[in-house]
Amino acid sequence: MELRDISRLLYQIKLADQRVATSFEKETGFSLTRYEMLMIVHDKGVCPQSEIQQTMKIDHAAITRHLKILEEKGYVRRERNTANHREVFVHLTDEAKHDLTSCEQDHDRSKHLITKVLSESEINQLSSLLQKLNQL
Amino acid sequence: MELRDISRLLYQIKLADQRVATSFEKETGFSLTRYEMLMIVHDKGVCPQSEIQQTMKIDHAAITRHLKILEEKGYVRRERNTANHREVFVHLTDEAKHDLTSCEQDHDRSKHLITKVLSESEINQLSSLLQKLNQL
DNA sequence: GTTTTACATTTGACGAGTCAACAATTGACT
DNA sequence: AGTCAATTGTTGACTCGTCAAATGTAAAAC
Repeated sequence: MELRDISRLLYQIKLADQRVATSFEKETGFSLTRYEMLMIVHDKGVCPQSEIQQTMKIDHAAITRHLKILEEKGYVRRERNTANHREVFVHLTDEAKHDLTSCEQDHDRSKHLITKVLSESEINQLSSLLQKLNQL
Repeated sequence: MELRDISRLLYQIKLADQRVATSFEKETGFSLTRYEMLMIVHDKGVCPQSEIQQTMKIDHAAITRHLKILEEKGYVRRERNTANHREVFVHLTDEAKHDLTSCEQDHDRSKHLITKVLSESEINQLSSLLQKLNQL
């Protein structure tokens, strides 16, 4: 395995990431990262930013900035934890819940692009390979 | 296939990209994109920027800026094509060739991180899956 | 032989991530 | 108490990508 081959492979990952993220955004109207963020908050109900950060494995600073934007759009509300003023609790607004479910429904009708190039089993393969990569 | 699952998968790709790109840079001292760029110029010998752009599938502007940096580092030289003054021809300097080969040799001794988490056949699987994704 | 039109590159403004420095708060140790 | 360290979040400076507008050149149309 030459360095050249590795570089080609990793560059393919980069390209795939870019394509896939922009096509997700076009289809759903949500940026991939912010959609993921909203869904995490949705699943956890109410949680401090640090928990989102650990789950998403993204920089603190990025979290702060995305949440600021989501707050401006009226998708989340943030309040200091009264029991620990260092923490900021985040939770979804009703508007967010509404928009997210309607987005899901829209999506059910028009299958996502990815299913046009990958079969179910290929998707599972890809997922498990990525999981291994993310152990690095 | 729910939208939620798709978002998780695509986010995994994003994370993998980030990890892998930074670890490549740490190991080799070259940014992944610029390494790829140098290797492409190496393979083609001398070529206009537009050719690099098509091969790498990256924005024109990014090409210009990377090449400016590589030029400052003394890794490439750029000259207008005298037969077509719109084009800029790019070619590697000897310094670049030297540094690249010594980088390859360093790498041969210490196997790349990726080979620690993926087998040869898994790498091939991954590559072909990504190829399909990049057809989007 | 001008005048469009197309092409190659550059530049500026922006989005999304990183890291590092900072502030505020909490908790622990004497 | 009172200091010192760790935690949480914010901000600023930077990188790397995008898009869109601007520049300069070549080719095509009339």
